Amino acid sequence: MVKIKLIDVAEKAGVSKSTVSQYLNGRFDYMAEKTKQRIMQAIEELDYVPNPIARSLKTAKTKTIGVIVRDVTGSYTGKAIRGIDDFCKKNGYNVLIYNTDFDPTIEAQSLQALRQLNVDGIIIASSGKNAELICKFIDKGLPIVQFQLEHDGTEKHIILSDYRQGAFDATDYLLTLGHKRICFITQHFDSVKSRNERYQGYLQAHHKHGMSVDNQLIQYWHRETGFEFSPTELLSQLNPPSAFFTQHLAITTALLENLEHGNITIPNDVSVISFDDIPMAKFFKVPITVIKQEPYEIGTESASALLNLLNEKQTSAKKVMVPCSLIKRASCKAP
Amino acid sequence: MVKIKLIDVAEKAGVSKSTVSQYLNGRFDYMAEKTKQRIMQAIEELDYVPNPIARSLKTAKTKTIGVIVRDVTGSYTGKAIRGIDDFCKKNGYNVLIYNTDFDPTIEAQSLQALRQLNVDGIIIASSGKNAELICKFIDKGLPIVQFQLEHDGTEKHIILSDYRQGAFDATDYLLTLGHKRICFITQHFDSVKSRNERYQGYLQAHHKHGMSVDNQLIQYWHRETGFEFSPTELLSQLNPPSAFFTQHLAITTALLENLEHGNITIPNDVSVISFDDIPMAKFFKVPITVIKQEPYEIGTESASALLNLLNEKQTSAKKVMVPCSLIKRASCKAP
DNA sequence: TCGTTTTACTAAATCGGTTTAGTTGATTAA
DNA sequence: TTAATCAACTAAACCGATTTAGTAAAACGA
Repeated sequence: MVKIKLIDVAEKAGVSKSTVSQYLNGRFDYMAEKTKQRIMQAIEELDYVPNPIARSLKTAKTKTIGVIVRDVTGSYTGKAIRGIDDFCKKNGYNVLIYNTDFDPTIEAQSLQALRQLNVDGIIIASSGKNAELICKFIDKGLPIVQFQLEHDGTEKHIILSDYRQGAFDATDYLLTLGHKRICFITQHFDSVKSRNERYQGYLQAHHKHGMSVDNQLIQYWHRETGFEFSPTELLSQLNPPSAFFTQHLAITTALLENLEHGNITIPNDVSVISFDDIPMAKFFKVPITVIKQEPYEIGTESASALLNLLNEKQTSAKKVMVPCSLIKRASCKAP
Repeated sequence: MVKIKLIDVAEKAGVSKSTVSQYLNGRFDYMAEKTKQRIMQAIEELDYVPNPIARSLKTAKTKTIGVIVRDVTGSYTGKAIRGIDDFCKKNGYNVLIYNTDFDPTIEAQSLQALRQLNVDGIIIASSGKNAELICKFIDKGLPIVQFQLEHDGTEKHIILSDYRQGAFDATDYLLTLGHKRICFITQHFDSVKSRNERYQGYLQAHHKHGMSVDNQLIQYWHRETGFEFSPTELLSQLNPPSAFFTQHLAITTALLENLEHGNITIPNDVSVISFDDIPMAKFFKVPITVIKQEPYEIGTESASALLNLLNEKQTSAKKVMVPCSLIKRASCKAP
């Protein structure tokens, strides 16, 4: 199999390489109609397709973007990736995915690797631990869009759920049902603004109902070490919460396991509401009420933002917030 | 920011480009120790990284493989992709993913696209509708490994679950529990050998128990149009099955919905066993007993097979079957 | 001692495109 | 009528590596 190259097309059409190249790149400013036709026909007959690598070498554009996530396997991440990919493919870009497994060191390595591969841009759900590196790359002219997680708030381009609104809606719903003590289970805020935003939504809903928040109700969960408290025990203490509000799927899963072991029934003993929708929730013993995010849309928006940056249609800082929606299922009832 | 290139290293080290290139490619046959040291130091000091695009242009290798799947979002596919990716990254390869959404036309386009991108090889969970194209590519020297789905059996390199064993174990389990009539719900076999293999496992288990199979018990489900029969109604007819054995997650989901609407309780009214594990199954009203596959391992095996082909460590046809395992949960009981 | 190897390197071609700086002949403006 | 402009191309440099063919000096063999 001999690969057809540009020079073959040029010879067949009886023109120079340059002219074929002009044709390929749509620069018809000074091209005779019949020349255009001849080149078109030659390309057709030879079934010619330009070699993207040769093109990339000269143009220093790869038509490839990099995506850094924690784990493609996740339900949110999978859909976000799908959104990114669909949008990119539609626009002639390819996508390289790097998984960090929540490790900031791997995240840094991935950033370096992608830059060395000369990707045109990067979309990242960053840990926040590599802010300097990200800034350095942006300064060096590598466009970067973030999503899913906001940190110190200096991110220029970022797409995420309206966490505050989502948390507000969830809390408001529980308070309206009559709950007075809602346990907010989160990871430590550290510098993650998105976590704090959810907390603000939780607070605001309380304010709307003229209530203040007992700090005892803010409880923590760690990705490595699990809960810093025992949900089951909390329920048997003085002034127990009547509802749990978990801040993402991993926490929800852990909570449900914990409650099951403690023989606590939802929603009779306690109501549960979760950030993040749950796959196949409808078949659950108790289908969980959730705040659903739109990861696919967040993905397409992120890709759209990045491609705009690449084509310099947009350079000013842009933050897109995608609304969340409350999906009422059976896990919440009046206390 | 000036990108350091090979010539900068060469100048700094006081040698020619060729020598640096030899160094980079580990050809030290006739290289003085001190030259080696000088180049090493120059690379170190300049923080030089070779440009993979320039390299690819000359070597006609991209260190990139393509993966064609139906949908990354799926639970099996997501994990398989993760396995492929982990193995590839570990060996210096990047992965490009193409989703077909079960459309053979898009599958063909993806194959073409990947070839035009000069990927070194392709891993595909093929629909079977593009066998000729796949063969053409293999003949032209593009290594292709298949996984997940086997078709006419001519696939040279393929990695998949031991479907026959899995289906045998499931059926054997139900028969041992005392079930006499097990409804086997599948997609139409068409040319998909993997579906037939499951059926063979189902048959073999019956033979082991000295039983023959009533063809009425083989029922079909379509991805677009759903069931060709009504599971609920089937149960109210003469000689109803006492168990359903669904051949993948999408069928299981559809079945559970159908049974729920019909107010049929599992496992009292009917037992259910499913191919494919179910995410968060433990929280189900009735946790479903399943035949679990090992998609991550299938992914790593596929990637391993492909990289072996690329490095010509292996050329003879290779078929790897990964065992499935029965996970007993609450959805099956004696009839 | 002189020719042959071997060692340690380098010049230049190459991969397949893009891009810049011309070139040529026809048209237009003065 | 002649210089200037324009239309329609092309030659050659270039992107940043790899690779082939070749060279000079040192080592070796007879």
